[in-house]
Amino acid sequence: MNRQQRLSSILELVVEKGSVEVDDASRILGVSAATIRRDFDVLAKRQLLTRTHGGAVATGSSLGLPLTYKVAKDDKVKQRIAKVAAEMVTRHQIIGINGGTTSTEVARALAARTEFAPSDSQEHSPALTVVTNAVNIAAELTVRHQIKIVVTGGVARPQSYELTGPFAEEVLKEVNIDITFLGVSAFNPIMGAAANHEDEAKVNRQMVQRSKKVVVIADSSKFTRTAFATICSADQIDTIITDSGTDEEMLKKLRQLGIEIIIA
Amino acid sequence: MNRQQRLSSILELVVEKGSVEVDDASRILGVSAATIRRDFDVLAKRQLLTRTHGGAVATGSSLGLPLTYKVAKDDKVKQRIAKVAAEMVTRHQIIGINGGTTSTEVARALAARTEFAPSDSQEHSPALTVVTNAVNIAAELTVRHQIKIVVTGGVARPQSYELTGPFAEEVLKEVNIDITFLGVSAFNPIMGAAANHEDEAKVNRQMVQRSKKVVVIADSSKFTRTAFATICSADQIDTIITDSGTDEEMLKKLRQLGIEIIIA
DNA sequence: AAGCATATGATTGTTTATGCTCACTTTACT
DNA sequence: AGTAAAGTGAGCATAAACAATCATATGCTT
Repeated sequence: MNRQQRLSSILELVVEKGSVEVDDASRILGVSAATIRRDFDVLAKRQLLTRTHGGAVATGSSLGLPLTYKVAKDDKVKQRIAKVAAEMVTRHQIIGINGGTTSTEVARALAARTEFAPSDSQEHSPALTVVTNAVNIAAELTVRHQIKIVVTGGVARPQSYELTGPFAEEVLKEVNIDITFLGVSAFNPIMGAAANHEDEAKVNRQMVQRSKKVVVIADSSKFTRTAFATICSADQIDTIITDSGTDEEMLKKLRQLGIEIIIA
Repeated sequence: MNRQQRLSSILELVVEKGSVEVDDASRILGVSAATIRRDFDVLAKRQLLTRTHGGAVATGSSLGLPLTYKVAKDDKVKQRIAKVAAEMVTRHQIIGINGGTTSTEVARALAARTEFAPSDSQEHSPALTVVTNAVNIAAELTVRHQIKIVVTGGVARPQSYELTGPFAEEVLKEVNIDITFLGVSAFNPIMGAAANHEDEAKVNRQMVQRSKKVVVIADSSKFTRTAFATICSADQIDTIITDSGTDEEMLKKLRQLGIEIIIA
């Protein structure tokens, strides 16, 4: 266990429980209290937590986006969600996909759909058209000949690989999408779907507007989180695909808004 | 086990487990700790992992891409050409890059320019702006925070990863490029620069027109080949970077056209 | 085949991370 | 308020990791 991992673990602890004691952290992580204090200090300096006597508490920024520290471990959950999403798609549809880890899994699941594989009879129209503003998704899918990839232009954001800005918006004005699979940073009935950055939110919003049907793909953690920039209100969402970890109360509220809920 | 394989293996380890110790990597790969440290350093410079004392941890960006994009193939000739090309670039310039293997090497060489690495002083303007219609290049460079990536929209072509079509052309109308590095399928004094597909040729042509200076990057085999679609005539090219395998007669003709020839 | 560039491993002095002690401060309890 | 207990920061010692350097080996170019 090196320092970075320890810092990451401390952040997880503090975000999950709201606060941590020096002693507890010391015991859990197997290092001396002095080391924990030093760790707290560096995280406090980065404003990722606030020191207290005997421990540390979470700050607003630590709840928002500890992306560098986050380890991708919900893979299984996301893959199941993605598989269900991919099964909603039928031949010749136009599919919109934005950026993010869940969206990337949907793209992979789409590519794995064997029905879309090239057939002997040389078809002229592609089996599927995917419109995306995520360059990593575009790069991955480009090798599949049976899928036509349309990329919005724009400026690439390092964290999410999403293209944003006026170029992306211009392109999106000119396309018509059957289903958009929308990955979000946070979702709840009041604020709707939200992303971490206003530029991303804007492009995603436009993708939603150009789409006949919008499917939000979100593991259960997204419903207890908040994010800076709203993409669209909850009533613009047709369907949500999530996992079984979501609170029943939340699901009820969402259903009351007329949203179809699918548990993957 | 050569270096490239080792770098690739290290990335696999770090992506799978989230972090690796120098000692473990040294034992697993059967090389000295000094070598592992050097390997970590080059991967850290590419921002594919983050160094820690005693090891390295995965960065957010190392999680997204399949390994084939991360591990550079070993084409010595193209790499030398690319290195010379990258050295023509100065800070804050706007660089255009089209698709293809040579172009991809130029992008990698640009990313390796240490002068562009992020400095302590938080600069607001990016060290470099890269405009490209190749999604693989965009995906690779997106992780480098010091480079601003502008992607033309368009439809992706499987063979070259290039985006083509009206969306790409609309975006290119609105940008101004200092230097375009133009990878070609074939080049000679009579037909000029040529690509394998008319759509690619059209987009590349537009990139040339939006650019103050155009540098063709072409290994010597390109001068004895032909290709279907012309991008532009030879007199629109300012400079050609090639290897020493090119026929003297050909070089003479090119120089007569006022083209600067650089042998990498 | 000679020569040059690159890759690797070993060595050495330097830096960093960690745990421990101790003098001091904050908190909690009577 | 006064006192005990817990927490803290500073300094110090140790072991691990590191960067720099050099020597050797490997491989590519001419």
